[in-house]
Amino acid sequence: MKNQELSKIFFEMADYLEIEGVDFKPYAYRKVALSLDNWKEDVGEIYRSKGIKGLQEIPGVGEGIAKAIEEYLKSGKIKSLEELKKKLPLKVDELLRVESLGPKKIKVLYRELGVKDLKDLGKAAKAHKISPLFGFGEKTEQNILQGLEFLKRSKGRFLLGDIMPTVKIIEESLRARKEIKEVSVAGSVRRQKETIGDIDILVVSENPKKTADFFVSLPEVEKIWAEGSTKCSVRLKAGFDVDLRMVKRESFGSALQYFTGSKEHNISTRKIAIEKGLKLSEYGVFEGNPSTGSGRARQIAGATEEDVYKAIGLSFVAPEMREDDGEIQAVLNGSLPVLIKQKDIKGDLHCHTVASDGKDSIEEMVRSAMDLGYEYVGISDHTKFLGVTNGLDEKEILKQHKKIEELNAKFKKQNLKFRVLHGCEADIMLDGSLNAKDEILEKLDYVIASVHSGMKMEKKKMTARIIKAIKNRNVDIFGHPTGRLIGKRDEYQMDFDKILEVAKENGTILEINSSPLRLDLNGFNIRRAKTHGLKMIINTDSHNKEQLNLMEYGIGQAHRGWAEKADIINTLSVEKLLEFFK
DNA sequence: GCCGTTTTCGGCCCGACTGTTTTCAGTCG
Repeated sequence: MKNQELSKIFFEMADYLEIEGVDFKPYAYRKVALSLDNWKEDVGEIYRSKGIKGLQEIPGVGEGIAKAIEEYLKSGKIKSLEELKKKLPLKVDELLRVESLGPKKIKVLYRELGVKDLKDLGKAAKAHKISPLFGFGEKTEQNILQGLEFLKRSKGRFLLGDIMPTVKIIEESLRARKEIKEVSVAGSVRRQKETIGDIDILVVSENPKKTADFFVSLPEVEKIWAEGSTKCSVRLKAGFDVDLRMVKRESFGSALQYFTGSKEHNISTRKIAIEKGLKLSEYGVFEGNPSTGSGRARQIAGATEEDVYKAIGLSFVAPEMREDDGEIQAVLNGSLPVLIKQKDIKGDLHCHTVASDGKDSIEEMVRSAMDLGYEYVGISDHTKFLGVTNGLDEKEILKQHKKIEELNAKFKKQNLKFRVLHGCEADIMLDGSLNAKDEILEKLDYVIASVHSGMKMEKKKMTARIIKAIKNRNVDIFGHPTGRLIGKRDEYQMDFDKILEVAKENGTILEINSSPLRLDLNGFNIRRAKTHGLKMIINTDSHNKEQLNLMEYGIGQAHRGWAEKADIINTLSVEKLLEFFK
């Protein structure tokens, strides 16, 4: 699939052209880069079957870019990019990641000091060669050094699951204040992106000074970057930055819409406003344009997000869907999905116990599941083959089975409407067989099959291996299907579309694993699976009772993947669920 | 370079802040 390669190339082109001072073309290249990144058909395939004309059907691809794609497919290179690189032999993408550096400054640094990459930049800054440059100064030099340090320390992004607990604590402390009337987290956290750069929190305060003082003195705060009556910026001890923004009540909705993003979604909504003769900014929706002499702009919406969307002729779009990836089109043609809600979830079927690598007993897991208001919980410890892992062998599974039967009998006697289901997480071996015998698997309520070894297998072999496993009639759920670990390990090499097809034929359910390290399937793949007509299940893969709470992250991805209640099977009652597995 | 319910030319989101200037360009979100 050349789509991602080409996407990267066009982003690079945009960066170089911006440094060259070219107007508007960077915008066009970025647009097509985003478009290609999300395009599901392989560009190479499109070109082979439909040629240049076919390429131009992709949004953002016109004559010029279609030719560039053709050139890349044929030669593996794009001449104009090679020329740009020759002219400016810079590591543009890495330099642009430094806070306070943009294309113009990068160009000056290269021309005057020969700075080509982060290493050169660090040397130049430490030697104080940057501050004397025209347009630069002491402060800029310091900012560059700080930016470099931040990049080194954090690589710029944090896992959603790592920052969420702290964000919630801060949100709650703000919510408890009397002078604060509204509180909401915005930004990529609100959109449930799997990694986060920094945090934006919006409030409406009747006493901004008091709120600011309170915020910067929170125990979580390590360092104060700025304190004012509209914005406070701090670095938390946990390592990431939080901006608190204080906005007027009448602008809270538009500010929330603006700060939630994504940038691309905002650009689209603002364009729609313009088409209707309106102006949308973080202050509200306005009609009348002072510059054309028709008097003062009049605010017609802004207090709530609902009003803002309504004023520009749209309806409310869930934050997780605001990626400018068809959501506005969906609003306009009335096909916006009704997203699954957390309270639709009736149980969690991926739970480990002390029997394999978990920390808590079945009883403890069950108790926590009951506390969450679930109607059932599924115990799914690892299985084992030849005693290699710490999984359960045949005898141990049967023993566990008996224990679960007893528990269910006890609940029935107590008139408790709660069911413990017995499943397992079987390993998909290198040849696609499972590490547990079919006679055992048959006895269980359900079986999750997952890959835990041989993850670097070559694409064809891996595809065949997985297909063999999901064709096993005892397999109900394909666990953490792509195997990626965010920021650490890529997805398995596999023909995922083919696997989705086979899963559809065999009624295999795909897991949405809620572990913040995995989020697998992620939003993008959830949408892909949904398009294939597949059913999914949101599980936590809990290894202790606290982890049952991770469900919210799976829900977040489900929202990003436009999943509805009907797409997710652990919204079913236990009777319907078991029927489904059968 | 792309695009069109103000269409085949003339636009391309919007506002604030920062650090550098002495009125503003560059950067950010």
